[in-house]
Amino acid sequence: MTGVDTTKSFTLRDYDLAGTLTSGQAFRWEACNQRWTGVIGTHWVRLHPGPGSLTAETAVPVPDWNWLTHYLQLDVDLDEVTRTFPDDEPMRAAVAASRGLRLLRQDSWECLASFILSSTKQIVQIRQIVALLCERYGEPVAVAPACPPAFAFPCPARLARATEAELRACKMGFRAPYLLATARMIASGQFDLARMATLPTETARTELMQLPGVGQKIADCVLLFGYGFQSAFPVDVWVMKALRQLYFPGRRVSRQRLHRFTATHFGPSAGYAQQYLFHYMRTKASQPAKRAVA
DNA sequence: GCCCAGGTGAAGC
DNA sequence: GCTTCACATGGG
Repeated sequence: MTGVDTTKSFTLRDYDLAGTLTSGQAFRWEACNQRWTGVIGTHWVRLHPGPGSLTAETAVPVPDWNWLTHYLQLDVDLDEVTRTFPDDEPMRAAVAASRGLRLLRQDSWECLASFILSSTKQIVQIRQIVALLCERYGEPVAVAPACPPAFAFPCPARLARATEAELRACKMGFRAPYLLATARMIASGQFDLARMATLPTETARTELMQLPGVGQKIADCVLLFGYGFQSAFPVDVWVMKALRQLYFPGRRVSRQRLHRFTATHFGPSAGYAQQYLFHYMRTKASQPAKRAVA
């Protein structure tokens, strides 16, 4: 039957795949000579970016590719998004430095669990923890010939059956009881993740913060990366640094004031703007000392 | 050794 | 209300 295949090409423009997959939204993508391998739901997939195109390869034939186009948000017009950003020097610099940076739309549970594990961890370490968790508790998925085994992200019910000691053995330290308690609340039906998508942003945030280990920052990450609430604006140490250095240099401004600033200054796609600031600060910091931009 | 990492929750003012 | 601290683990 035509249309059921293991490869497909997509045309795209203004999409920095490498930057997007490594920008601290998702933690499961592996690079191997210009190609990216990952698992989306139960689909193992390998992505080959080309000029103005993207070729995707799966292990087994798939009848449709909506799971992929949705995850990568291929239908989003990036110009339309960046046009809503405030026209100020920091945003212009951040956008110029990260052409084609995108937001993914991830599974809300994987996103929630991953970010519970993210607190005061570097992205490399989050990746290690998540990899261990998937190897030990995730269902194996079919991979292309000669590829290392791959696993789905473990479902809440599976993690709910684990012990705290078992989770700590995945190197997640003090985050283990948070992840376990949250998995149990979801597996038991006490908390309904699907319902979040139907709520106003602020209500959904308040609800998510009822989960153990979830404060405002992690709730905002899940709202933005897992549900697509475009106004959610996660403020981590890097974004805080960006706000202070780029918008309030040399001034003592309270966290609360900065939060209020983020709620009004960045427009309807504030979360998207936030990702540019985050990526800008991180990539700028990893460069050899450069003269500060006025 | 030291400081820091996509923080949170509890305890102390 | 706001500030301080403990919490595991590993990178630079």
